[in-house]
Amino acid sequence: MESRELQGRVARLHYQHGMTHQEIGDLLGLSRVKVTRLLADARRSGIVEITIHSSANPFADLEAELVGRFGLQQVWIAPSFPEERRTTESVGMAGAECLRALVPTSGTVAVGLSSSVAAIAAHVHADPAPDLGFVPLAGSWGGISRGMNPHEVALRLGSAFGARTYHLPAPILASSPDTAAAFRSDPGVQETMRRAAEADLLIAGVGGTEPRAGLLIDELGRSEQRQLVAGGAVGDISARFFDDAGRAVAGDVDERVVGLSLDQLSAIPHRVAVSFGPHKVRALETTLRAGLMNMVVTDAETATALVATAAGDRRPSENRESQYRRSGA
Amino acid sequence: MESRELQGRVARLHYQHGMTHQEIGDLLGLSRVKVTRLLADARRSGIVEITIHSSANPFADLEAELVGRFGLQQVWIAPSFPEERRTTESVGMAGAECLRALVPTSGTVAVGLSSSVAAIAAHVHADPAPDLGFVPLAGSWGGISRGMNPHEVALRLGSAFGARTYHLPAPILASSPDTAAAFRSDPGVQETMRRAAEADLLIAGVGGTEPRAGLLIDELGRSEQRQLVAGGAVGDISARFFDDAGRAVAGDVDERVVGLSLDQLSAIPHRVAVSFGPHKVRALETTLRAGLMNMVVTDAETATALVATAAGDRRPSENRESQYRRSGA
DNA sequence: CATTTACGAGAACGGATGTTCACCGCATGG
DNA sequence: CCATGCGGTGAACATCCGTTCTCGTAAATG
Repeated sequence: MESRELQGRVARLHYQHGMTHQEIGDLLGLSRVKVTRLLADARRSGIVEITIHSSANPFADLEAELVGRFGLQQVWIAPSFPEERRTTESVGMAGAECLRALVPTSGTVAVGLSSSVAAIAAHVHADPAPDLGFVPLAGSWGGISRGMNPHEVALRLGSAFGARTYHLPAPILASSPDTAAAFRSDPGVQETMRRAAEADLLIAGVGGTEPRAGLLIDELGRSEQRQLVAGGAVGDISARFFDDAGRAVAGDVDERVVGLSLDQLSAIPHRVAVSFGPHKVRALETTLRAGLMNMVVTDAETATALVATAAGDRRPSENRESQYRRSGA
Repeated sequence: MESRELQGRVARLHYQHGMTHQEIGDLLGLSRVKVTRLLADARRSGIVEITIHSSANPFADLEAELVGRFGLQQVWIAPSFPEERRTTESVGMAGAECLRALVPTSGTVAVGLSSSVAAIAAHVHADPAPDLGFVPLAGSWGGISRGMNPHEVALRLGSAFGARTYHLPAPILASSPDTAAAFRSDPGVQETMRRAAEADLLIAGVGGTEPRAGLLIDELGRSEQRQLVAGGAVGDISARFFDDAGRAVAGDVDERVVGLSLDQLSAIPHRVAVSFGPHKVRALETTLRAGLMNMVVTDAETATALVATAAGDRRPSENRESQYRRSGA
């Protein structure tokens, strides 16, 4: 776009010389609102980059506590907001930071189903890494809501990193165990799943089994939900449901999934759970306690709740939640 | 200071996560004003760095025009403001950018008398360059107003660049020609002046001969001023006055100066004039036309005026000034 | 040609930010 | 012991900024 030039000029006048939007508008013959928009675009597109030369971390203490309680490798915590949308954005940023730290220049990253993981792509600003690949770790053709299926997420992350993306041409949940088996026997599917199983890094969401606790659970029918809960399911990672001990929940749903099994997932060395919200706490807690995942990206409230449940075993009455929940207006 | 940590945390919450000052205050138990101040400090101290990834330059056309009209090597232009203080800051920033581009990693930079040059130091953020040296090109003990004498300016620039600074232990203007000669015979003075004469880069202000047109002119007595003007003086560079053709103005004042001569100055390969304001236009114009300096840092209004005077020779009636003067409230 | 739709622009509003001012606690010195 | 001043604090005010809403234009469509 020809406005790149203009964005740069406006950005210099504002951020370097401290001119107000109005002043810049007067100087360049633009309306103030136009200048505001140019600046917003310049920030979004990365023309304006704000770097913080400090290792300070607002949630260092919480992160350390989570690492300690669950024996994790690393934890990223974003602030919580009253509006879920803002929290999603912040968790997405934290996830982008996590990827910046963990993603190698070559190798494979497996990507699981998650609305939170989907929020990451928008915040990635990385140099192209042509030797890197993103692989969905479960099928994509399911009825999952707009743009949130593993394939699309992998695609967006891949393009954000300038990396290759692989496709798993199958529904995440087939209509029957037989259909699922048929898909699994497809050479393309097998190839992608093998690639996913050999990934260095896994990044996925964690869903719960209560209504509205995940993308997947709401897609299932009543009877399927009942069956899962009866089997002890407390959550899922990319459609693989697990019980309170982190063991796979066998049954119809599990047989219909086209994607890596829990055992396969767990064999990936670096496994990041990206998830937040009160509905997710139980599933997340199980995931971490059982070692299904060994890193987390979440928000401060969820982190506090996780610490509280873990502390519950040892220090039942302590509740530090209020420290990280912002007071209302 | 221990608040570095806090500045970093606050900066992250604001610039990365988009939290409001109020929200950050609530979260960390600080007042909103305190957060505002922490952020301002973080920006000033360079913890927060805003980079603009664009070669766009708001005044590219004006700069090109000046380069062409006067045959200069390079020009830096800052925006003009109704308040002189803001313009000074902006010109200081432009000067810092100029130095970032021109200062070598080793060698010597000669520093002349100038309030504008003094404004540069605050905006320099450079890696330490221990093999670099800053040398005042004229004496420092004069009655020049607070902190604006060459030595102090060289000192501040030197510390901003993490470089060495040299001292010229003499007044910029001695009380008599004989005293000046005595100072010049001092070995320390000779050593520093020799070093200055061999500099790679010169950065200095340009003063005028009207009242309030420079730091120096107002320090001189009435009779001295009259004598200078009678000799045809239109401006000075670090106390060396020159006439309309750029030739040194001989006389009492010139003999009392302890510092490099105009010929010596002109032998330095890279010579940057830092100066702005309507009072300075004539002196600047002469400086550039005569080739005393071959680069300029100034503001948009002054630049426009310079272009207009140069254009006057060829295109008498054109006046583009309004294009760069901001409309009032 | 008339209608619809999409897009971009600026007016207006409400919240966010930066600055000024009065105050307070603490140190220094009479 | 009280004056004096200095560094730091939050309240209040004055801009400044971002968003929403409405309007007008232009392209696409019937």
